[in-house]
Amino acid sequence: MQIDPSSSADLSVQIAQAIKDAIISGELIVDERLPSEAELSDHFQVSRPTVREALKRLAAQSLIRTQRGASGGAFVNRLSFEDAYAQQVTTSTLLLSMNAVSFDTACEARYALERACAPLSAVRRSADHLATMRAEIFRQGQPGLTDVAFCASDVAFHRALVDGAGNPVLSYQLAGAVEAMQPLMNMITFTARDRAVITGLHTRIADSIEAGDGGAAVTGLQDLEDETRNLARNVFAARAKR
Amino acid sequence: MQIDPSSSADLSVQIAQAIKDAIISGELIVDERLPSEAELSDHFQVSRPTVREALKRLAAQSLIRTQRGASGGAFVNRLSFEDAYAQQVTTSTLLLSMNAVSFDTACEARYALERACAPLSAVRRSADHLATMRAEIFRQGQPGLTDVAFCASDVAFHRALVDGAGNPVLSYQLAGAVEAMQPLMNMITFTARDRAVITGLHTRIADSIEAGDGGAAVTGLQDLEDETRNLARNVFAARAKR
DNA sequence: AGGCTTTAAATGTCAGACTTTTAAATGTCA
DNA sequence: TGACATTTAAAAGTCTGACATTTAAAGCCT
Repeated sequence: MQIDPSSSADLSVQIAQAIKDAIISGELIVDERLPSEAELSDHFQVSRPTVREALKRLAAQSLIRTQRGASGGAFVNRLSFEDAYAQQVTTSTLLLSMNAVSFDTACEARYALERACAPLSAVRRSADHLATMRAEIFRQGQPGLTDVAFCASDVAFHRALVDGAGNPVLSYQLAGAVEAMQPLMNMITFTARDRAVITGLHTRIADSIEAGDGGAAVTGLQDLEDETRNLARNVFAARAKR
Repeated sequence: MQIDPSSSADLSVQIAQAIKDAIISGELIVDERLPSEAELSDHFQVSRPTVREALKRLAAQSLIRTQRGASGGAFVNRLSFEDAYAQQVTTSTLLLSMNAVSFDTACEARYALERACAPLSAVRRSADHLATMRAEIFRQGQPGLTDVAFCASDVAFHRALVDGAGNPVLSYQLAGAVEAMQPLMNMITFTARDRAVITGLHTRIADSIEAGDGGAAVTGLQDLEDETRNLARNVFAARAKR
């Protein structure tokens, strides 16, 4: 672990990078304890606050965790799927909101990715995944449900569909695409008729998954995408006229 | 922007969260300048180093950027697709390496997602994307290419395929899946025959994309996935026997 | 042996000073 | 008047040294 004294970059950036490289290269392994802040400041010939800033940068990325007290310190963190999932959702949400990504673009991406999961989910889904899908469909039919709650249930339904594929990497990758859409979806107001159509498509998809028919699930998702985009188009058109 | 004095969490974590919330909620908008470190430390009633640690946490997530000098300070950063892309690749790479994700799992996820892009790419790809794919195929046929270079070219080929879909959200989401596979792919040694088979499949896929035949591209990708997984299985089996 | 107390190591926080960078204000000269 | 050089001040970056808090382990007592 070395830094380049001739570099013009901030010291805390350089130190963070050096430690990060050490982790990626395997020089530091999971759960290994890093040298104490005092030792690091000595090693890199910088002050402790500078080292601390570097460590905070890494902590923000869940690359390390810190523990206080005797035999405490900074430890290389095993990046869990949950951590990665959370980061993915935050990043995707900000990306969509800050770059004025159109509803169509986000929607297209989301459904394209979901269709990739459907065939796997049709073969592998557990009874539990299917039960979750059915339960969310039931909830979506309840009267008095707010639009926000309807969207949340929609996300839960699709989450179960994706998780049914039994591939944690896929689930993680899809997290952003599905959850980041929620703020966009929340801009839509659903009439009772809209909800009935969507719930009907959800039922069709769930039936296909239950029957192990991936192809049918894919076409169901395609129809759902068309329906969703139509809905959004109408809502936005009506809003623009007003 | 307020913090809870009764909370037991580290102050720098609380402050970072408060600012992050302000950004997500839109209270702070893109390119807006945050108060100076001195003002923030005054506002939150903490010392400047503590404020700085909070800011470094946010900078590590590309939520803010800092500028030195007069009229400098911390500014809300527009999270670009490039930033998000880079974060995505790092996270995915670490996730795969730290959690001992099997080659099969990662490979399945990657190709499932790529197949989702193929139909869109067949319709929308520009001449430029197609040219890149052809160029990478040519490179892959060059004798004397190292395995690492071959893998890098493979990634570039698939990157062009994905980008051809013309959906930046999709490209961003796929970045992790495709690039994070590279370290795993690098563990494989490719015989001349292996390379010929892969390059042949690449050609088939490029032809399908050029012809606008998404279905053929999907089956091409399916065959490529099968081929890749076979290859990996053999390599790992041979290695285990040794 | 078991539980309590002490201790020391480590992170968390603070205060204040100094350095470096940078843009804007100011001044100077043609 | 305008272009260029100089000064100035604001802000982040860095350093030093100190104190507070947490926590595990060592030591002690019963």
